[in-house]
Amino acid sequence: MRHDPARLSFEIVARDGDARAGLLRTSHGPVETPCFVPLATRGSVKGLLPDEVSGIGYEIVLGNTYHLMLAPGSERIAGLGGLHGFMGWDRAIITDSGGFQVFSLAFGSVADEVKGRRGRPPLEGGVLDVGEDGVAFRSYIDGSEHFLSPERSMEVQAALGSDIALVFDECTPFRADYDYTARSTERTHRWLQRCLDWHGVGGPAGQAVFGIVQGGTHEDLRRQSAAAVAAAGVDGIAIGGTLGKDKEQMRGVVATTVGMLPADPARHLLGIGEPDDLVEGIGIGIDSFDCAVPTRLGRHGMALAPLPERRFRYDVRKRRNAEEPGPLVPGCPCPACVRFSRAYVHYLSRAEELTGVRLLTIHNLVYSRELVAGAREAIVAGRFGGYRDAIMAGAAPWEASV
RNA sequence: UCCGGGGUAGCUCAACUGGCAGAUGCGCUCGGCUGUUAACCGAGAGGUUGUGGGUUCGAGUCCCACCCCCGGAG
Repeated sequence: MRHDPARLSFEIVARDGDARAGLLRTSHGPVETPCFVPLATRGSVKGLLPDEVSGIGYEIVLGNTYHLMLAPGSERIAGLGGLHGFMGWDRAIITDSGGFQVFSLAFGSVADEVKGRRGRPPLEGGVLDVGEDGVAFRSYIDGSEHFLSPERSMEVQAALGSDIALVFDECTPFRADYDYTARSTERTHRWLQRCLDWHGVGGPAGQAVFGIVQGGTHEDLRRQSAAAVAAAGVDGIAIGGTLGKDKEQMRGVVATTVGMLPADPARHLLGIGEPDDLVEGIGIGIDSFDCAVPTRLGRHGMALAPLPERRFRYDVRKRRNAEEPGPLVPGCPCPACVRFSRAYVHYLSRAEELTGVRLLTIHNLVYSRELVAGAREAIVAGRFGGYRDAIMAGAAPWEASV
Protein backbone atom coordinates (compact mmCIF):
# COMPACT_ATOMS: atom_id res chain seq x y z
CA MET A 1 0.00 0.00 0.00
CA ARG A 2 1.26 3.46 -0.85
CA HIS A 3 0.27 6.76 0.60
CA ASP A 4 -2.67 8.08 -1.41
CA PRO A 5 -3.41 11.84 -1.52
CA ALA A 6 -6.98 11.03 -2.51
CA ARG A 7 -7.59 9.61 0.94
CA LEU A 8 -5.67 12.20 2.83
CA SER A 9 -3.15 14.90 2.18
CA PHE A 10 -0.93 16.71 4.60
CA GLU A 11 0.67 19.98 3.73
CA ILE A 12 3.08 21.85 5.95
CA VAL A 13 2.33 25.53 5.55
CA ALA A 14 4.86 26.98 7.97
CA ARG A 15 7.84 25.92 10.07
CA ASP A 16 9.40 27.54 13.08
CA GLY A 17 12.37 25.58 14.31
CA ASP A 18 11.13 22.01 14.59
CA ALA A 19 7.52 23.12 15.02
CA ARG A 20 5.19 22.84 12.05
CA ALA A 21 1.89 24.36 11.09
CA GLY A 22 0.04 22.23 8.60
CA LEU A 23 -3.19 21.40 6.89
CA LEU A 24 -4.57 17.90 6.93
CA ARG A 25 -7.21 17.30 4.28
CA THR A 26 -9.53 14.43 5.10
CA SER A 27 -12.63 13.04 3.48
CA HIS A 28 -14.62 15.07 5.99
CA GLY A 29 -12.93 18.39 5.67
CA PRO A 30 -9.69 20.10 6.57
CA VAL A 31 -7.93 19.92 9.90
CA GLU A 32 -5.50 22.66 10.78
CA THR A 33 -2.45 21.43 12.64
CA PRO A 34 -1.05 21.36 15.18
CA CYS A 35 -4.31 20.18 16.64
CA PHE A 36 -5.76 18.49 19.64
CA VAL A 37 -8.21 15.63 19.06
CA PRO A 38 -10.94 15.25 21.70
CA LEU A 39 -11.97 11.71 22.55
CA ALA A 40 -15.34 10.40 21.49
CA THR A 41 -14.44 6.89 22.55
CA ARG A 42 -17.93 5.47 22.48
CA GLY A 43 -19.30 7.74 19.79
CA SER A 44 -19.77 10.83 21.90
CA VAL A 45 -17.57 13.50 23.39
CA LYS A 46 -18.91 12.83 26.85
CA GLY A 47 -21.45 15.44 27.82
CA LEU A 48 -21.35 17.53 24.67
CA LEU A 49 -23.25 17.72 21.42
CA PRO A 50 -21.33 17.57 18.13
CA ASP A 51 -22.19 21.19 17.38
CA GLU A 52 -20.72 22.24 20.68
CA VAL A 53 -17.49 20.41 19.89
CA SER A 54 -17.19 21.91 16.44
CA GLY A 55 -18.31 25.27 17.80
CA ILE A 56 -15.25 25.31 20.03
CA GLY A 57 -13.19 24.89 16.88
CA TYR A 58 -12.48 21.20 16.78
CA GLU A 59 -12.33 19.63 13.35
CA ILE A 60 -11.63 16.04 14.32
CA VAL A 61 -12.48 13.62 17.14
CA LEU A 62 -11.33 10.12 18.01
CA GLY A 63 -13.58 7.08 18.27
CA ASN A 64 -12.62 3.65 19.46
CA THR A 65 -12.80 0.35 17.64
CA TYR A 66 -12.75 -1.64 20.84
CA HIS A 67 -15.70 0.04 22.52
CA LEU A 68 -17.83 0.49 19.45
CA MET A 69 -17.45 -3.11 18.27
CA LEU A 70 -18.77 -4.33 21.62
CA ALA A 71 -21.61 -1.85 21.70
CA PRO A 72 -23.52 -1.09 19.66
CA GLY A 73 -21.48 -3.07 17.13
CA SER A 74 -19.77 -1.85 14.00
CA GLU A 75 -22.23 -3.54 11.63
CA ARG A 76 -25.15 -1.76 13.26
CA ILE A 77 -23.31 1.55 13.05
CA ALA A 78 -22.54 0.85 9.39
CA GLY A 79 -26.24 0.38 8.78
CA LEU A 80 -27.08 3.64 10.51
CA GLY A 81 -24.94 5.97 8.45
CA GLY A 82 -21.49 4.98 9.64
CA LEU A 83 -19.99 6.57 12.69
CA HIS A 84 -20.37 10.06 11.22
CA GLY A 85 -24.07 9.66 10.63
CA PHE A 86 -24.67 7.65 13.77
CA MET A 87 -23.16 10.22 16.12
CA GLY A 88 -24.16 13.25 14.10
CA TRP A 89 -20.61 14.47 13.49
CA ASP A 90 -19.82 15.54 9.94
CA ARG A 91 -16.21 16.50 10.47
CA ALA A 92 -13.20 14.21 10.49
CA ILE A 93 -12.94 11.12 12.66
CA ILE A 94 -9.89 9.09 13.57
CA THR A 95 -10.48 5.66 15.06
CA ASP A 96 -8.17 3.88 17.42
CA SER A 97 -7.54 0.27 16.52
CA GLY A 98 -8.27 -1.41 19.83
CA GLY A 99 -4.63 -2.32 20.34
CA PHE A 100 -4.23 -0.04 23.30
CA GLN A 101 -7.10 -1.74 25.10
CA VAL A 102 -5.25 -5.03 25.01
CA PHE A 103 -2.73 -3.30 27.18
CA SER A 104 -5.07 -1.33 29.41
CA LEU A 105 -7.34 -4.30 30.06
CA ALA A 106 -4.47 -6.46 31.14
CA PHE A 107 -2.49 -3.92 33.11
CA GLY A 108 -4.84 -1.13 34.22
CA SER A 109 -4.22 2.51 33.46
CA VAL A 110 -0.92 3.75 32.08
CA ALA A 111 -0.06 5.62 35.27
CA ASP A 112 -0.93 2.70 37.53
CA GLU A 113 1.07 0.25 35.48
CA VAL A 114 4.11 2.50 35.15
CA LYS A 115 4.20 3.29 38.83
CA GLY A 116 3.57 -0.30 39.78
CA ARG A 117 0.74 0.58 42.09
CA ARG A 118 -2.69 -0.84 42.45
CA GLY A 119 -5.20 1.58 41.09
CA ARG A 120 -8.38 0.43 39.53
CA PRO A 121 -7.91 -3.32 39.21
CA PRO A 122 -7.54 -4.57 35.64
CA LEU A 123 -10.42 -6.51 34.23
CA GLU A 124 -10.16 -10.02 35.59
CA GLY A 125 -9.70 -12.42 32.71
CA GLY A 126 -10.25 -9.58 30.25
CA VAL A 127 -7.54 -10.72 27.90
CA LEU A 128 -7.83 -14.41 27.19
CA ASP A 129 -4.97 -14.84 24.78
CA VAL A 130 -2.44 -12.74 22.88
CA GLY A 131 -0.98 -14.58 19.92
CA GLU A 132 0.47 -14.05 16.49
CA ASP A 133 -2.94 -14.00 14.91
CA GLY A 134 -4.49 -11.49 17.29
CA VAL A 135 -6.05 -11.08 20.70
CA ALA A 136 -8.90 -12.97 22.32
CA PHE A 137 -10.61 -11.01 25.04
CA ARG A 138 -13.74 -10.85 27.08
CA SER A 139 -16.31 -8.08 26.73
CA TYR A 140 -16.42 -5.76 29.73
CA ILE A 141 -20.14 -5.41 29.05
CA ASP A 142 -21.44 -8.96 29.15
CA GLY A 143 -18.39 -11.18 29.45
CA SER A 144 -18.80 -12.62 25.98
CA GLU A 145 -15.70 -13.68 24.07
CA HIS A 146 -14.38 -11.61 21.19
CA PHE A 147 -11.38 -11.65 18.91
CA LEU A 148 -9.46 -8.76 17.49
CA SER A 149 -6.82 -9.15 14.84
CA PRO A 150 -5.24 -6.75 12.35
CA GLU A 151 -7.80 -7.78 9.75
CA ARG A 152 -10.75 -7.62 12.11
CA SER A 153 -9.69 -4.22 13.46
CA MET A 154 -9.44 -2.82 9.95
CA GLU A 155 -12.76 -4.40 9.06
CA VAL A 156 -14.43 -2.74 12.04
CA GLN A 157 -12.83 0.60 11.29
CA ALA A 158 -13.93 0.29 7.68
CA ALA A 159 -17.49 -0.34 8.84
CA LEU A 160 -17.28 2.67 11.14
CA GLY A 161 -16.12 4.69 8.15
CA SER A 162 -13.55 6.79 9.96
CA ASP A 163 -11.38 9.15 7.93
CA ILE A 164 -8.22 7.89 9.56
CA ALA A 165 -7.79 4.34 10.80
CA LEU A 166 -4.99 3.33 13.12
CA VAL A 167 -3.20 0.05 12.58
CA PHE A 168 -3.69 -2.70 15.14
CA ASP A 169 -0.77 -2.77 17.54
CA GLU A 170 0.25 -4.07 20.90
CA CYS A 171 1.09 -1.47 23.50
CA THR A 172 3.80 -3.15 25.53
CA PRO A 173 3.79 -2.51 29.25
CA PHE A 174 6.44 -0.27 30.79
CA ARG A 175 7.62 -3.11 32.97
CA ALA A 176 7.94 -5.60 30.13
CA ASP A 177 11.56 -6.59 29.65
CA TYR A 178 13.61 -5.78 26.59
CA ASP A 179 13.14 -9.17 24.94
CA TYR A 180 9.38 -9.10 25.28
CA THR A 181 9.23 -5.53 23.99
CA ALA A 182 11.45 -6.44 21.05
CA ARG A 183 9.36 -9.47 20.09
CA SER A 184 6.14 -7.52 20.59
CA THR A 185 7.38 -4.65 18.44
CA GLU A 186 8.35 -7.03 15.66
CA ARG A 187 4.93 -8.64 15.83
CA THR A 188 3.33 -5.19 15.70
CA HIS A 189 5.26 -4.63 12.47
CA ARG A 190 3.85 -7.86 11.02
CA TRP A 191 0.43 -6.71 12.15
CA LEU A 192 1.08 -3.37 10.46
CA GLN A 193 1.67 -5.13 7.17
CA ARG A 194 -1.45 -7.26 7.59
CA CYS A 195 -3.49 -4.12 8.27
CA LEU A 196 -2.19 -2.49 5.12
CA ASP A 197 -2.71 -5.65 3.07
CA TRP A 198 -6.32 -5.89 4.20
CA HIS A 199 -6.97 -2.20 3.72
CA GLY A 200 -5.44 -2.20 0.27
CA VAL A 201 -7.93 -4.81 -0.87
CA GLY A 202 -11.21 -3.98 0.82
CA GLY A 203 -10.65 -0.72 2.61
CA PRO A 204 -12.89 2.29 2.04
CA ALA A 205 -11.58 4.59 -0.65
CA GLY A 206 -11.79 7.64 1.55
CA GLN A 207 -10.09 6.17 4.58
CA ALA A 208 -6.46 6.87 5.40
CA VAL A 209 -4.28 4.63 7.56
CA PHE A 210 -1.77 5.73 10.17
CA GLY A 211 0.98 3.40 11.32
CA ILE A 212 2.09 3.27 14.94
CA VAL A 213 5.68 3.36 16.15
CA GLN A 214 6.27 1.11 19.15
CA GLY A 215 9.48 0.03 20.84
CA GLY A 216 8.90 1.07 24.43
CA THR A 217 11.61 3.22 25.93
CA HIS A 218 14.39 1.53 23.94
CA GLU A 219 16.05 3.74 21.37
CA ASP A 220 17.13 0.93 19.08
CA LEU A 221 13.65 -0.60 19.03
CA ARG A 222 12.10 2.81 18.39
CA ARG A 223 14.52 3.24 15.49
CA GLN A 224 13.59 -0.13 14.01
CA SER A 225 9.93 0.64 14.48
CA ALA A 226 10.14 4.11 12.97
CA ALA A 227 11.92 2.65 9.96
CA ALA A 228 9.38 -0.14 9.56
CA VAL A 229 6.42 2.24 9.74
CA ALA A 230 8.02 4.76 7.40
CA ALA A 231 8.87 2.06 4.86
CA ALA A 232 5.33 0.75 4.84
CA GLY A 233 4.06 3.85 3.07
CA VAL A 234 1.33 4.80 5.50
CA ASP A 235 -0.65 8.03 5.28
CA GLY A 236 0.58 9.26 8.62
CA ILE A 237 2.59 8.13 11.60
CA ALA A 238 1.51 7.84 15.19
CA ILE A 239 3.81 7.47 18.17
CA GLY A 240 2.42 4.99 20.65
CA GLY A 241 3.46 2.62 23.33
CA THR A 242 5.12 3.11 26.65
CA LEU A 243 6.85 6.45 26.74
CA GLY A 244 8.48 6.20 30.13
CA LYS A 245 8.08 6.52 33.85
CA ASP A 246 7.69 10.29 34.02
CA LYS A 247 7.39 13.40 31.88
CA GLU A 248 11.11 13.81 31.51
CA GLN A 249 11.59 10.34 30.10
CA MET A 250 8.41 10.64 28.04
CA ARG A 251 9.68 13.80 26.39
CA GLY A 252 13.02 12.20 25.74
CA VAL A 253 11.49 9.13 24.10
CA VAL A 254 9.12 11.22 22.01
CA ALA A 255 11.82 13.65 20.90
CA THR A 256 14.14 10.80 19.99
CA THR A 257 11.40 9.04 18.09
CA VAL A 258 10.32 12.16 16.21
CA GLY A 259 13.89 12.59 15.11
CA MET A 260 13.71 9.20 13.41
CA LEU A 261 10.58 10.01 11.40
CA PRO A 262 10.43 11.21 7.80
CA ALA A 263 9.63 14.90 7.51
CA ASP A 264 6.61 14.80 5.26
CA PRO A 265 3.90 12.62 6.85
CA ALA A 266 1.65 13.90 9.61
CA ARG A 267 2.83 12.90 13.07
CA HIS A 268 0.36 12.02 15.78
CA LEU A 269 1.25 11.52 19.43
CA LEU A 270 -1.12 9.03 21.00
CA GLY A 271 -2.61 9.63 24.40
CA ILE A 272 -0.70 12.74 25.43
CA GLY A 273 -2.39 16.06 26.03
CA GLU A 274 -1.66 17.96 29.23
CA PRO A 275 -1.11 21.63 28.42
CA ASP A 276 2.66 21.60 28.86
CA ASP A 277 2.91 18.38 26.86
CA LEU A 278 1.05 20.00 23.98
CA VAL A 279 3.36 22.98 23.65
CA GLU A 280 6.47 20.87 24.20
CA GLY A 281 5.26 18.30 21.69
CA ILE A 282 4.45 20.93 19.11
CA GLY A 283 7.89 22.37 19.66
CA ILE A 284 9.57 19.14 18.60
CA GLY A 285 7.38 18.65 15.55
CA ILE A 286 4.24 16.76 16.61
CA ASP A 287 1.23 17.67 14.48
CA SER A 288 -1.66 16.18 16.43
CA PHE A 289 -2.53 14.80 19.84
CA ASP A 290 -5.43 12.91 21.33
CA CYS A 291 -6.00 12.64 25.04
CA ALA A 292 -8.61 12.00 27.70
CA VAL A 293 -7.26 14.74 29.93
CA PRO A 294 -9.46 17.74 29.10
CA THR A 295 -12.70 15.77 29.09
CA ARG A 296 -11.95 13.35 31.90
CA LEU A 297 -10.51 15.99 34.21
CA GLY A 298 -13.57 18.09 33.50
CA ARG A 299 -15.82 15.32 34.72
CA HIS A 300 -13.63 14.98 37.79
CA GLY A 301 -14.00 18.61 38.83
CA MET A 302 -10.69 19.89 37.48
CA ALA A 303 -10.27 23.04 35.43
CA LEU A 304 -7.29 23.56 33.14
CA ALA A 305 -5.52 26.81 33.97
CA PRO A 306 -2.19 28.57 33.41
CA LEU A 307 -0.65 27.19 36.59
CA PRO A 308 2.68 25.49 35.80
CA GLU A 309 3.37 24.88 39.47
CA ARG A 310 0.07 23.05 39.80
CA ARG A 311 0.36 20.97 36.66
CA PHE A 312 -1.84 23.40 34.72
CA ARG A 313 -5.00 22.52 36.59
CA TYR A 314 -6.84 23.09 39.82
CA ASP A 315 -9.66 21.42 41.67
CA VAL A 316 -12.78 23.56 41.38
CA ARG A 317 -14.47 21.49 44.07
CA LYS A 318 -12.16 22.67 46.81
CA ARG A 319 -13.83 24.89 49.33
CA ARG A 320 -11.63 27.89 48.67
CA ASN A 321 -13.55 28.34 45.40
CA ALA A 322 -16.94 28.43 47.11
CA GLU A 323 -17.30 32.20 47.11
CA GLU A 324 -15.11 33.18 44.17
CA PRO A 325 -17.10 35.61 42.02
CA GLY A 326 -14.60 35.60 39.15
CA PRO A 327 -14.44 33.06 36.31
CA LEU A 328 -12.67 29.70 36.26
CA VAL A 329 -9.75 31.37 34.47
CA PRO A 330 -9.67 35.16 34.02
CA GLY A 331 -9.76 36.16 30.36
CA CYS A 332 -10.85 32.74 29.13
CA PRO A 333 -13.26 33.10 26.21
CA CYS A 334 -15.20 29.93 27.00
CA PRO A 335 -18.92 30.12 27.85
CA ALA A 336 -18.31 28.83 31.35
CA CYS A 337 -15.88 31.65 32.07
CA VAL A 338 -17.70 34.41 30.22
CA ARG A 339 -21.03 33.80 31.82
CA PHE A 340 -20.59 32.03 35.16
CA SER A 341 -18.64 32.44 38.34
CA ARG A 342 -16.15 29.96 39.70
CA ALA A 343 -18.39 29.73 42.76
CA TYR A 344 -21.26 28.58 40.58
CA VAL A 345 -19.21 25.89 38.88
CA HIS A 346 -17.88 24.88 42.31
CA TYR A 347 -21.41 24.55 43.60
CA LEU A 348 -22.67 22.64 40.54
CA SER A 349 -19.73 20.30 40.63
CA ARG A 350 -20.26 19.43 44.28
CA ALA A 351 -23.97 19.10 43.80
CA GLU A 352 -23.28 16.63 41.01
CA GLU A 353 -25.31 18.68 38.60
CA LEU A 354 -24.67 17.66 35.01
CA THR A 355 -24.25 21.28 34.07
CA GLY A 356 -21.11 21.40 36.18
CA VAL A 357 -19.62 18.54 34.21
CA ARG A 358 -20.59 20.20 30.97
CA LEU A 359 -19.16 23.59 31.90
CA LEU A 360 -15.84 22.11 32.98
CA THR A 361 -15.65 19.89 29.90
CA ILE A 362 -16.34 22.88 27.67
CA HIS A 363 -13.84 25.03 29.52
CA ASN A 364 -11.11 22.40 29.30
CA LEU A 365 -11.72 21.79 25.62
CA VAL A 366 -11.72 25.52 24.90
CA TYR A 367 -8.54 25.90 26.90
CA SER A 368 -6.82 23.10 25.00
CA ARG A 369 -8.08 24.45 21.72
CA GLU A 370 -6.86 27.98 22.53
CA LEU A 371 -3.50 26.56 23.51
CA VAL A 372 -3.01 24.71 20.24
CA ALA A 373 -4.55 27.38 18.03
CA GLY A 374 -2.28 29.94 19.65
CA ALA A 375 0.67 27.71 18.94
CA ARG A 376 -0.28 27.52 15.28
CA GLU A 377 -0.54 31.30 15.04
CA ALA A 378 2.83 31.64 16.70
CA ILE A 379 4.43 29.16 14.30
CA VAL A 380 3.04 30.98 11.31
CA ALA A 381 4.29 34.25 12.76
CA GLY A 382 7.70 32.76 13.46
CA ARG A 383 7.62 33.29 17.20
CA PHE A 384 6.74 29.90 18.56
CA GLY A 385 9.71 29.80 20.95
CA GLY A 386 8.42 32.84 22.78
CA TYR A 387 4.93 31.42 22.85
CA ARG A 388 6.10 28.13 24.35
CA ASP A 389 8.22 29.91 26.95
CA ALA A 390 5.31 32.13 27.93
CA ILE A 391 2.99 29.15 28.35
CA MET A 392 5.52 27.24 30.39
CA ALA A 393 6.02 30.32 32.55
CA GLY A 394 2.32 30.54 33.31
CA ALA A 395 0.80 32.74 30.62
CA ALA A 396 -2.69 31.93 29.42
CA PRO A 397 -2.89 30.91 25.75
CA TRP A 398 -4.72 34.10 24.77
CA GLU A 399 -2.08 36.18 26.55
CA ALA A 400 0.88 34.28 25.14
CA SER A 401 -0.36 34.59 21.58
CA VAL A 402 -0.75 38.38 21.74
C1' U B 1 -50.38 17.48 81.54
C1' C B 2 -50.40 12.12 80.53
C1' C B 3 -48.86 7.76 77.47
C1' G B 4 -45.44 5.83 73.96
C1' G B 5 -40.93 6.19 71.00
C1' G B 6 -36.17 8.39 70.58
C1' G B 7 -31.29 11.39 71.67
C1' U B 8 -24.20 7.59 69.58
C1' A B 9 -19.02 11.04 64.01
C1' G B 10 -21.41 17.13 60.30
C1' C B 11 -26.00 14.02 58.45
C1' U B 12 -28.54 9.16 58.29
C1' C B 13 -27.97 4.80 61.55
C1' A B 14 -25.58 0.00 64.04
C1' A B 15 -23.66 -2.21 68.69
C1' C B 16 -27.08 -10.12 70.80
C1' U B 17 -28.46 -11.43 77.39
C1' G B 18 -23.68 -5.03 80.53
C1' G B 19 -17.35 -6.59 78.01
C1' C B 20 -11.91 -2.72 73.36
C1' A B 21 -17.80 2.74 70.13
C1' G B 22 -18.54 0.71 64.79
C1' A B 23 -20.48 0.50 59.79
C1' U B 24 -22.62 1.97 55.17
C1' G B 25 -23.98 5.95 52.47
C1' C B 26 -23.66 10.99 52.19
C1' G B 27 -20.78 15.16 53.67
C1' C B 28 -15.74 17.02 54.76
C1' U B 29 -10.08 17.24 53.89
C1' C B 30 -6.18 15.42 50.91
C1' G B 31 -4.13 12.59 46.85
C1' G B 32 -4.55 10.47 41.92
C1' C B 33 -6.26 10.51 36.66
C1' U B 34 -2.21 11.38 29.59
C1' G B 35 -4.39 6.17 22.21
C1' U B 36 -11.46 6.80 28.55
C1' U B 37 -14.56 -0.10 31.56
C1' A B 38 -13.50 6.44 34.74
C1' A B 39 -19.58 12.71 36.16
C1' C B 40 -14.28 8.15 38.59
C1' C B 41 -10.56 5.76 41.94
C1' G B 42 -7.82 5.88 46.56
C1' A B 43 -6.46 7.67 51.45
C1' G B 44 -7.54 10.39 55.81
C1' A B 45 -9.88 13.14 59.54
C1' G B 46 -13.88 13.16 62.59
C1' G B 47 -16.67 11.01 69.49
C1' U B 48 -16.82 13.53 77.01
C1' U B 49 -22.70 7.93 73.33
C1' G B 50 -28.28 14.75 75.53
C1' U B 51 -27.01 16.35 81.10
C1' G B 52 -26.11 15.03 86.23
C1' G B 53 -26.02 11.15 89.68
C1' G B 54 -26.23 5.76 91.02
C1' U B 55 -25.35 0.17 90.66
C1' U B 56 -21.06 -2.72 88.85
C1' C B 57 -14.41 -5.10 88.28
C1' G B 58 -16.61 -2.84 83.88
C1' A B 59 -22.43 1.15 81.52
C1' G B 60 -24.12 3.37 74.75
C1' U B 61 -26.66 -0.77 77.30
C1' C B 62 -29.35 -1.39 83.95
C1' C B 63 -31.59 2.31 87.92
C1' C B 64 -33.00 7.67 89.41
C1' A B 65 -33.61 12.83 88.18
C1' C B 66 -33.53 16.53 84.58
C1' C B 67 -33.22 18.62 79.34
C1' C B 68 -34.55 18.17 74.20
C1' C B 69 -37.06 15.95 69.73
C1' C B 70 -41.12 12.97 67.41
C1' G B 71 -45.96 10.63 67.61
C1' G B 72 -50.57 9.83 70.16
C1' A B 73 -54.22 11.27 73.91
C1' G B 74 -56.44 15.26 76.43
